[in-house]
Amino acid sequence: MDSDSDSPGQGKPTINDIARLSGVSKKTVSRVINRSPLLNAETRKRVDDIIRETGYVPNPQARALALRRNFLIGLVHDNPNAQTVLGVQQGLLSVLKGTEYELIVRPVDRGSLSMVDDVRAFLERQRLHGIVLLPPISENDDLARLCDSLGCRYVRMGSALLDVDERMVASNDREAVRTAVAHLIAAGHRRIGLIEGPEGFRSARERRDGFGEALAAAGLALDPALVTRGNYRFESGLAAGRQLLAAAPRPTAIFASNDEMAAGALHAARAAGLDVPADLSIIGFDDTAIAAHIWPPLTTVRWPIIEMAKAAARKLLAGTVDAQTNAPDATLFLSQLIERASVAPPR
Amino acid sequence: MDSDSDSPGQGKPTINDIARLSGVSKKTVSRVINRSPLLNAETRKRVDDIIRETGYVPNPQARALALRRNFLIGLVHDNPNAQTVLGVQQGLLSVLKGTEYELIVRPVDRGSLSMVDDVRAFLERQRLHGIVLLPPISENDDLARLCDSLGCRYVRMGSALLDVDERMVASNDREAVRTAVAHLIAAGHRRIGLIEGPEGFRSARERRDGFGEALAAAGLALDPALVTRGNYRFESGLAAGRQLLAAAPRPTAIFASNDEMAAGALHAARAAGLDVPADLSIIGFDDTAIAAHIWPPLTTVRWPIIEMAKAAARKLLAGTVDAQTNAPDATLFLSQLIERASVAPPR
DNA sequence: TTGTAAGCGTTATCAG
DNA sequence: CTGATAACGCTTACAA
Repeated sequence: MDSDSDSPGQGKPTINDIARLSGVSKKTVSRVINRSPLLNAETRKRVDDIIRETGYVPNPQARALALRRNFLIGLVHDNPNAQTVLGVQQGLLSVLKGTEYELIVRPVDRGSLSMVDDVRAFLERQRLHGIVLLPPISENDDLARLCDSLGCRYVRMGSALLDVDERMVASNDREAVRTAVAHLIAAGHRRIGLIEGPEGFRSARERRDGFGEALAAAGLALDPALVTRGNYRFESGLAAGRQLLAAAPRPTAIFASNDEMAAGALHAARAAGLDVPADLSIIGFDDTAIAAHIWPPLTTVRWPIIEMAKAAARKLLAGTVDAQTNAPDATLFLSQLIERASVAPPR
Repeated sequence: MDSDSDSPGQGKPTINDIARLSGVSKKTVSRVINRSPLLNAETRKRVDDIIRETGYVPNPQARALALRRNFLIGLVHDNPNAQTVLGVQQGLLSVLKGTEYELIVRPVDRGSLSMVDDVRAFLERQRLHGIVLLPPISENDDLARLCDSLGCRYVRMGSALLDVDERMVASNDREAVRTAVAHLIAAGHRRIGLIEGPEGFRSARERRDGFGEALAAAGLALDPALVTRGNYRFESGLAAGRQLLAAAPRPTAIFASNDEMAAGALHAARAAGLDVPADLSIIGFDDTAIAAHIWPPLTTVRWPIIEMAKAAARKLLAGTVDAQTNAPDATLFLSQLIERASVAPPR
């Protein structure tokens, strides 16, 4: 008995039902589904109509098996900032919505020696259509090569151009920080503390470099006593803030490499009885939710995270039936300073 | 030519390779993979050894097709609180890690009339192993019935017992709020404002009821002028805070139904030149990141969101090869008051 | 431009 | 307890 001669009407329609109903072979139906160019317009219409009537939807599992490729987009990351991850998810999902692709989330441990192997196992098993890599692991070239060798598309998000346009979405952190710190200098600050991001993060380096460039441009020396390092988390910002405020003379302003650490520094200031911004100006980076929600509202640098994630998703979908446009997406995205209430002239 | 006689050694090993190498049929290998109880121990060991040697991993796509069921857990939600969603993801992923299951994230629009149909289409297409439903849509019984009719397992997370144990993970919001507000009363507050959550949220109702019960238990009347409603977002908390502070006489304390709104109320107080907690005490709910990061650190109610998500994931995995234990997971989780610095006696 | 046959890698059925 | 054979629903050769 032929496996294709299933009785119709029960359960969801399959490609066989459509083929029978429209009087063509299932391969032809397959061609319609996949927008094959070599198809008689009439045939296509006939099949398309039946598909619409029946509400037929191709079975993704069967397609995945035959194509050796799943209709899934992976978000693989080891990002310490929850808000960032969430923003990226939001952007990706907004593009994936309405397509046949779904989002699968895969955190990894960048500290682990087996990280690359873990990702390899994941990719080999799931055969995703493509993945989005978040910083800091997006900076790992081994991972990019791995994807390549496995035939898995990828887009890296990062704070510098690390790859070709089709595989990269970047922000200009360095320039953005330069602007932010120049803003502090313009307000009259001369002793400005820096809370760096963790070692090994490209974004940390870019932001630190931007800080240095701004000082240099103003002819200011970088005082080593005013430079501390955090790990992008609140607690580290708190510790770094305490340390900076212990310097003599005290800095009149602090640039923290992300908002969470800025919030930590703000806590340190409050705990020390200091008023922000009267006694201490603070600028953060990211413009995550917390920036606007703490008091005083934090002046910070906003990078268009959701837009960047959307671009990443579109790049992954480029060339597929679900591509929403033919125009290539931007690769470099500009950040901007969001002025709120945490900056004032030094007294 | 038999499709099973592929030449070995190229590409990833398949079930056929394992069958050939261990001298059994592929069905037997399948039985080993699926922990079939009716298997000769020797046979099993032999096959298991080969599997380990070759590093064979069953192909999820093929399994999905044959089983008509994917090895995926879905997180379907329309939750307005980013931190909550993230916490849930974290909990789910920590349980899924090391299993053969992956997490797929699916936001839906609870306002849309087609919401249930959208979820139906999603479930029919993806054939997930199971899904986790977050509030407020977890309160929707139609959705639960839908899952049932589609043979998709589910676990609902919520603030009240809405389903049987195997399908429910709940917190005791009402009691927790009662405790929190009693704490305010014990500190000497008599005029306490309430910022309710949005209509239609069970959690909003539970928390409001807990508030009312605490007042009643202390013999205090509920002044309608001291009750406002927000939508669980910061801005709504800001507006609600302004409104409450305009009441005469002013409340000396506010309970906000979540942290974001509490942060908004805090902003309103600062903007009005009030000191927190000296002039106004505030308690929030959730203990999301912002609670500890704003100034003053917010006294709030912590519900064990990550633990609850873990329990949800384990309930979904119960009975599978990946079940990590036989003991059933708890259904009701207790919240606790986290005392920080936003509460003081009224002056 | 369309159809036929043979997979994709697994599990279910049912007989031994 | 084990194995042959037929699905699962789709796509890729290769013909026609």
